[in-house]
Amino acid sequence: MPVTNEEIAELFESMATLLEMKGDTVFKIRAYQRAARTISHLSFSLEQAIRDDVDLKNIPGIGKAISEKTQEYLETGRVRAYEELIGELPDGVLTLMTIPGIGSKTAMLITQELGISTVEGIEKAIHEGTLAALPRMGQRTADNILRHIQSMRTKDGRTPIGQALAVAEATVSALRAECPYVEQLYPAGSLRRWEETIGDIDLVGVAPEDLQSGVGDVLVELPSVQEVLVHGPRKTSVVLEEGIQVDLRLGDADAFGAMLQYFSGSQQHNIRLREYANRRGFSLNEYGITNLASGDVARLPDEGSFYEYLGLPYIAPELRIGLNELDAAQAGALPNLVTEADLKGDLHLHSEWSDGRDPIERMIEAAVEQGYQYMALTDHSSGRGIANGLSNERLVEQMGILRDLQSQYPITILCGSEVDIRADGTLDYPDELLAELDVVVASVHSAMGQDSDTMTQRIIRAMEHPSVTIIGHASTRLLSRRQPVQFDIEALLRAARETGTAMEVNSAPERMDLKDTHAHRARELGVPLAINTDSHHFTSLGQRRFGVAIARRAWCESRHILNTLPLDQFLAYIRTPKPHRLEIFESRTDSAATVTTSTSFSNPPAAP
DNA sequence: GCCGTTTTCGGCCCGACTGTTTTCAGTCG
Repeated sequence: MPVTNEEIAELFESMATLLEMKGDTVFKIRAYQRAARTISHLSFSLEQAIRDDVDLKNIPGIGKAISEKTQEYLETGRVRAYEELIGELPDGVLTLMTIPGIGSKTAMLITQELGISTVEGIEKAIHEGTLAALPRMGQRTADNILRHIQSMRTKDGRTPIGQALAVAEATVSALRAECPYVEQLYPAGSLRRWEETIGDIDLVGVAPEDLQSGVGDVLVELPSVQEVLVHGPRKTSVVLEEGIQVDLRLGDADAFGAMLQYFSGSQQHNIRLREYANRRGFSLNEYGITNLASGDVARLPDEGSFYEYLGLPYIAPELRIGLNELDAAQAGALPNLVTEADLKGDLHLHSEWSDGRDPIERMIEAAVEQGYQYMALTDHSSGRGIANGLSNERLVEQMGILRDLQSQYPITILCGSEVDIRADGTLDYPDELLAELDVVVASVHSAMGQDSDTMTQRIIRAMEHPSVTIIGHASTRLLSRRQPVQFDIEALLRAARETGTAMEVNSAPERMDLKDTHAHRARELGVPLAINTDSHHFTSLGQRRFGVAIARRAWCESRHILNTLPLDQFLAYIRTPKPHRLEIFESRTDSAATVTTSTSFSNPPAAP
């Protein structure tokens, strides 16, 4: 089994926790945490990098010690230092740390004084009163821990962004209705950075100083609130019925830039930014930028002026990982990120002919409403019996209808199909039929349990087909519902490049597929990315914002995206045989090919 | 443990809130 970056990141995250237990220096703990978070955001696999003789010490935050431990883990499957730490500490400390409200000190106290190593053991100790009797504990603390344990059981982990965004927007509307004096109210945090899953919803807003705490008072009274975690003058945290935590902060209009920046994170980005600021004689917090020499505080109304004050260009929230975006910003090398407005077409749409819910005409109208120059209708192929896939005859009939409809609409209608990649890598229509289509999206919908080698070869075989334009939602994952299929992403992307096949960034918020790190690698390898919505309903075309967010997190500019090509060049692309069509993609002559300087300095972004 | 446009040694981000405390430790983000 290949070793994933996530696995290595978890190891170092655990090491940080164990060092914290041991009472080791916070800087060492932070070094492991930083390394773990960096590793989880890398676009390439560490295992592959070691095979390619890459020096891991070139990765920011990874030095000699962590590089050696990574190699040790890849070679032997274990890390001695980790095992020694585990051996030194009481059983169960890592388990107890997963309970909110229990940190390293409390976990150590509980395991040492009470010999408890399980969540169930803690519950028992709370009911028996032994937990509350510990030093610096008490009945209220014990009750809070019990509540946290109960809410852990009703909700597991993070919320997919689509769901979290809907909850955030509903909460913002409810607060606005009750507090008309709130001027700006935005989701910050991981939602604003468009991470695929959201830990909790951070809301940041502007209100007159004497009314700021009142917004928190309104929040705790909302009917959707299940539990109040924190309710102070500046900060309020609640848990909603959905099990999602909402943190609310209000600030002054003239210092809103600092507040929005502070609560947009990521934590690693902010740590790096504050280190950068310290080296230049400034200290940062949510209220402004303090000049350490004079003590003067600059209050900055928006993020653009905040970064500018530090001598940096605006760094888009999607880039604030804490990896290398600060270096790029200082070097003037930040990408001019792709935007929704750059998209010229949608290449993956379904109608009621297969498993969509709307007539073809409604889907065409929706594409026109997006301002597109072209669209491809891509209903399912015949193998998708469950999705009412089109037989050969129905596909021919549909093509005829689409050509007849063309004259009625101010958009180029392309004949397409989302054709099944069968278990052996063959496609679900005969070659002659596929050759008649303008756009073929080839996707896996079955036999998802194949081993990595089989699945990789299966998809590569589909890429080698001359008619396949795009590989659709390659991993087939459904966030928090279905795990991705196993494949070698590096091999897939290299094959995509060699065959001249584009990879889809599927915008459906439950898919977000490719994911950001894979899209990042695709861009690095020169693989065209197609941002599609896979809409099964006319209202879903707006979900492109999720796909655009993935592309932005992957540092994509307009020129990296296939469906930002203007119509004439897109037609030339699909009419040129693979793999030579890549030459058209790379020599594009539209304005997207020339990098313009970002002007998005002053305006606060639209939510999130 | 990592790192350098003052440094290869001596630094390392910052504040809110809670609960248990008579002044603050622990946790979180």
